[in-house]
Amino acid sequence: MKSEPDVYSIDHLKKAKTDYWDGIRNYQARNFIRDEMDKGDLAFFYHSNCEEPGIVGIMTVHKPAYPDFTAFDPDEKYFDPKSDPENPRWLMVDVRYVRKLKRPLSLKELKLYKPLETMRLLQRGNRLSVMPVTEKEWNYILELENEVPKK
DNA sequence: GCCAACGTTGGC
DNA sequence: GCCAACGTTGGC
Repeated sequence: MKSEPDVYSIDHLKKAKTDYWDGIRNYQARNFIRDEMDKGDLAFFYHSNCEEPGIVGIMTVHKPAYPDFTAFDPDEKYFDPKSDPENPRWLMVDVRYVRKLKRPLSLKELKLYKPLETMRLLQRGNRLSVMPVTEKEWNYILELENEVPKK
């Protein structure tokens, strides 16, 4: 799950412990959280659109998909008048902080590993803010944490 | 700040 | 339903 650290970083979540993940305004991303996420599932926290984009931490789904109430509030950045409270268009999940990675795994580094080249995150033109990670990819990434950064 | 790659909008 | 114009994302 991607977030711009200037807006909401892993440290924000660490402090909050549990928080709602709002602002998903893309149907494909919404469908992922609606159809693929259950309570207890693990997710990577990814810093996007920043100096060093990459995976920085781990969190868990604390509450499965429910209506993104920020879509109903005209004062909110992600207000969407087309999302009817009676039939909400956008959803959010609650996430809980688990831990930071022992070292951040930059996008640049992730691209160097063959077993990760099929990762959705690394596909060209990918702009989704939420996307699935396979078990293989997940485990591989967790091992990278303990290794000396590949240059 | 640039721009490629998308997604969305709206006229037809 | 097509598609041009426009807006957004996000790496660089």
